[in-house]
Formats: sequence, C-alpha cells, structure tokens
Amino acid sequence: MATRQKTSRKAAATAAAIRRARTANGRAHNSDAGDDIGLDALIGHAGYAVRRFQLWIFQDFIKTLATVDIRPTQYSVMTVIGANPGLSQMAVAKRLGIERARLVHLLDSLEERDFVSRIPSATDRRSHALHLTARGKTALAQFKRLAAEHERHVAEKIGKDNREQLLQILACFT
Amino acid sequence: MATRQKTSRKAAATAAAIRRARTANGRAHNSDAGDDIGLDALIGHAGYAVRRFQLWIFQDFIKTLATVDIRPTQYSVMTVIGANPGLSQMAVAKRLGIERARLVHLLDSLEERDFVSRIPSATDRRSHALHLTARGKTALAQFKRLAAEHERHVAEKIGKDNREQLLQILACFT
DNA sequence: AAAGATTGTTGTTGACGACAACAATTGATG
DNA sequence: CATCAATTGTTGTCGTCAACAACAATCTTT
Repeated sequence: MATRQKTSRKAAATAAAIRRARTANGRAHNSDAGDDIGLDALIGHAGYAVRRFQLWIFQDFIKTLATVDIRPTQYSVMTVIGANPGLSQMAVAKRLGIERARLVHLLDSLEERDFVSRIPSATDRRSHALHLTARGKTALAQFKRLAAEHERHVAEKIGKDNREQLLQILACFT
Repeated sequence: MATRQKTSRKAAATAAAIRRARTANGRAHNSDAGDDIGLDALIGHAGYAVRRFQLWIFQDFIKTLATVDIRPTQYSVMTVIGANPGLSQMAVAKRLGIERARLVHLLDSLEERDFVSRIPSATDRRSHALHLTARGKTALAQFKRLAAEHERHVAEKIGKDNREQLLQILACFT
C-alpha cells in the first residue's frame, strides 16, 4: 500500500471488519465489474444523473472535436459571437452564464488562433465589440459539422426521442 | 479599462466597428437584460443545456446543504458507503465514476469529520473497508432530508413530471 | 465636477477530472 | 516456490472551471 498508511497494515482485523469484508466481496462474488452495488438514495437524484451524463457528453464532444482542438465552452463562445457579431464581453458572458473574468482567457486563446477579434467599441471605450475573423467563420462552419456529429452520438446513446425530450425539458436553462 | 488593453483605446474606430456596435446595442435597446441574444446552433445542443442545468442544480444543492457543509460528491460517497458498508475505495470510485486518486482526499476530509472510517480489510491487506461511523449515520440521515428538499426545488424548477422523465432518460448513466 | 456604476483585466482560491508515478500487496505463471 | 504482472491506496502535477475580490479606465447620473 501507500507510504503514509494511517492505520498499520498489521493491525488486528476486528470481527466486524471480517464480516463486512465478506459482505463486500461476497455480494456477487465478482467485485471487479463494479456492478451490483446499490446507489440507494442516489437513484432519484437528478443532480447525480445529470453529472454523470454531462461528464459523458463533454468527453464525447472533446473527442469528436479533438482534431480541431475546440472545447465545449470555446464552441459556445464562437457560436454566440458568430450569431451576434459586435457583442461586448459582458453581453457574451451573461448570455452564456460564464464569468467575465473567465471569458477574458477564453477570448485570449481564440484571438491568438485568429478566430475572434476584439474591436474597440465606437460608442463605449470600455468595451470591445467581438467578431469572428474570416478564418474564424470558416472554422466555425467546420466546428458545427463536427458538433452535429457529436449530437448524433448523443442521440445514439440515449435515443433520438429521449434527446429531444431532454432538450425540451431543459429549454428554460438555455 | 484594464491596464493591459491590447488595442489602444484611442485607436480609430472603423466604420464597421461603429455599425456593429449599433447592431449589438440597438437590437432591443436594452443590452442589460442579456435577453434577445440568439444562441444559434447552441439551441439544439444537449451538452449546452445539460451544462447550464447542472450548474443550477449543483448550486442549489450546495446552497440547500450549506448548513451542514456537504457538497454533492461528498454526499454521493457517503450514500454509497452507507448503502454498501465494507466497500473498498476502488469499488466506490468505480461505482461513482470518480478517480481513486480523488477519492483519497474526499475520504480524508470525511474521516477528519468523523463521518467515515477506513478499516483495514481482513482479506486484502492492500484495501480498506469503508464504513460510516455512528456519527456519520445520523449525519447522513439529515443530509438525505436536506437533499430531498433540494430535489423538491428541482421539481419546482422544471416540473414534477419533467423531473421524472429526466431521471428515466438518464437512468442508463447512474 | 463629483459620486457611483460598468467594463475588461488580473489574481487567488477551491473543487474537479486526468495522468503518471510509487510502495505494498495480491494473484498468476512458470 | 520464485518470479512477474496486476491491483490498491497514495502522492503529485497539470489543466479546466466556478467564484470572488480587487483594480484602472470609462461611462452615467446628478
């Protein structure tokens, strides 16, 4: 085991410990599968199901768009800017529910890759008008094709109808 | 503005910039609300809706259980251990889809608060048999009541029927 | 002109997922 | 039985992300 084991390995095993160890391994005589372990109250918790689902869906998105090296948040930023050129950073941050502090770094990387440009606003010298570059526009078109492919993966995973129901149920959050 | 503004504030504003700035602010003459900004392709992306929903649901969970200072992951760990006493760390990690490296810290904090105890396994001296302490059991009972209250918030937010549909759709991830 | 709000920026903190190593131990293979 | 591969808990690092708190520049209000 590890170096800083808290309880000595040689410590006497209590009868309770033995009993429980039996319970744990004996339940289906196959603890490797990780199955047959009850979740108890976790079943019926929307948060848990949603967390697991989001993990899966983000991993698939990242994998599907790995060739273009675009992550979900970057994609959402470019999509909103593409659909609403000239938005300020505040407006984009509010719309997507991300912090403006975080958006700074996101835009930095997108600007470095020449996908987005910050143009000083003519009406408010504090703010930037965000635009896609020409390169950004063609790139986004490709991203959307890959994202659509990812969306098909989702439909395969949970079912076409279920996916649409999901979108409808969660529409109030978009 | 900030100290390290990339483009000089005094830089001449192009006609295009002016036009777009007008577009951004003029769309509904109220850019504060953050409304009326199209999401374009983002609508119809399950990942985006799920991300927003998970953000909301986790924040509500944390808020609802703030008095007991329990986060969603900690709650899931205690719930699984409570329902399956004697599990090894590997088994818990696999079942919940968290890394065993991460579970180490989670258990450290839960053990410090005397909610969980690592008992050396009688059959495998590498592994620990995880158990709730007496204090952990009574605490978990309270956590479950608060979690149920949080779940009611979810039902209020998306609707009782929708919540159940959601759980059914995502059941394959739990 | 002064006071307060807004915008972009920087920095810090903490939770979290992913990986890579490692010692101790177990299991399998010869 | 001896050896080698696999497993388990642990430590560490890295990068992403949300949440805050400060700050300078600028706008708005009065």
